[in-house]
Amino acid sequence: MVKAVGKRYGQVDQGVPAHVRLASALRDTIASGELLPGDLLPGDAALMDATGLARGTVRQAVATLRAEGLVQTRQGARTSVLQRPRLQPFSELLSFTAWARQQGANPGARMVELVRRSVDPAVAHELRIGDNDLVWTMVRVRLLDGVPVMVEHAAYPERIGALLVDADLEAGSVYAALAEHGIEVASGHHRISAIAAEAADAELLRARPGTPLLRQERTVFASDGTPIEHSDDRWRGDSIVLDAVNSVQGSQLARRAPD
Amino acid sequence: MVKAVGKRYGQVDQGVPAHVRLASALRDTIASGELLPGDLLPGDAALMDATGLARGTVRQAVATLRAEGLVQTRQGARTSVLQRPRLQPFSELLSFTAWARQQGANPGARMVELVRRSVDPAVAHELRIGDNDLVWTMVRVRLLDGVPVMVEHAAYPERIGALLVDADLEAGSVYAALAEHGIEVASGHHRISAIAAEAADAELLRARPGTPLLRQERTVFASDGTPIEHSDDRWRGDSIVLDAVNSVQGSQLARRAPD
DNA sequence: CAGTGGTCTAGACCACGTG
DNA sequence: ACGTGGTCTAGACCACTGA
Repeated sequence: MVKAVGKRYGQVDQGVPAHVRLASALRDTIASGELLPGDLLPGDAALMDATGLARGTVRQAVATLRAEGLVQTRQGARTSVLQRPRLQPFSELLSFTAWARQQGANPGARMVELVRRSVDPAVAHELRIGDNDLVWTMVRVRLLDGVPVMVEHAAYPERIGALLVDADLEAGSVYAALAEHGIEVASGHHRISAIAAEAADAELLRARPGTPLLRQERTVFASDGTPIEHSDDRWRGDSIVLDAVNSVQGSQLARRAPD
Repeated sequence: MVKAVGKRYGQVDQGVPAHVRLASALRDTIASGELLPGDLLPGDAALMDATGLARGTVRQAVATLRAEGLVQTRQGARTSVLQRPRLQPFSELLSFTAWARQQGANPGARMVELVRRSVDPAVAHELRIGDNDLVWTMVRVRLLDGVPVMVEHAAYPERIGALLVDADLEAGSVYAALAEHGIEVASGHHRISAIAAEAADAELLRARPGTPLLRQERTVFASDGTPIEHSDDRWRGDSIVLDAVNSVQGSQLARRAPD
């Protein structure tokens, strides 16, 4: 029974686990600038005192911040702040709509095509379906405040695509449409590279052929591990930057040679 | 004292923590193909049985795999495999030398310049030094099996650069040289974007001006949180891909608008 | 409803770092 | 030498999944 939690960290008691509340409180302390990069976080003992929580719970909260790259821990030394928090990285990385809104910009889309066709073998492999299966493929131009910034070439397994045919994909997000059918996005894999704009992409982006584009190939998985989508997004090079943090204590970014 | 560990997971007992050994054993099981994406991991209880470890320790091992994006957990449901492991992402992302070796390629470098000069204000901010301080700046062309693939523009605080002057930076890694002076790399922040090759970069890379490049701006921190290096690396677009995995349960990759 | 993972406690010993 | 974070145990209750 989690009762009154300390004066300093985490006041309200909802259904939220104590370690999540403490992590949020610490994250806020860093975000507010009260603790700057290089400063020291309170130690486990101090946090136990302040919150009344057991050490394991306190450590779980700190582990969350460490995984987010906000703090750094070393055995024997005090935990120190590495950087101010930036984004909620998950949904912003997957959903153009969520990302744009988070930027304070107005997301839009222009549908170019949405058709059912036989699947490309490479895409079939990513979606873990048969080489002779059908997929829905979609081409959309994504707009930021009305300006085209990205061309999206997406492929969906038949079962998923069928749910999208009736959705208004110029207004809303694919993921929002799928969520209405109870399909939640749980994880994504990404491959990022730089390429020159081909003629077709250039025309859709109102850029010259050969313009540098940031290419993001993406496979998105549902909660049950099933592939939902494979997409090849091509961003105008001047419209996007990817941020990554990595440390000895964990990172999701890896670099490798192209296939 | 961790004594005999179960028949199945983790045999040898060195100074390695039990949860790390169990995580490795599970990772190997996935890597070997014995467990494929979609398959179920043994439950906590089964792993406790097999290893003789307490539940907390078992859970720590599984948490490691989850943070690596290898497995997915949901309350109430069995833990399932998401993907096969790929790389050790940490050192490969920071060190060209380590990355190249890991690829089975032969890394090289051609030093263009290493000079001490006054610092650019933007770089001063990244390195957390004064606007009037001096830095060492280095330009190197990085080679993969003798072929130029990247131009590196790096800046080091005076104290760090002084350690590099006498090192052979055409043969070895900067980080290897720093490690010899007791300076260990602990974390890095990265900004990734796509740009067109400028004339100078193009010449060094033996490419045409305007060729798409993947740009990786990087700030590297030592164990004590001190910035060691700020670098602007420009890769031939056809020579590099970045891999990322993210899930609701943690990710280090975030997307944002350019400054 | 049985089994799973998620959370939490209260204690203990250890390796490491810093004064 | 002391305090720090890292590891580990043994037990408990809960929320949720899935048959």
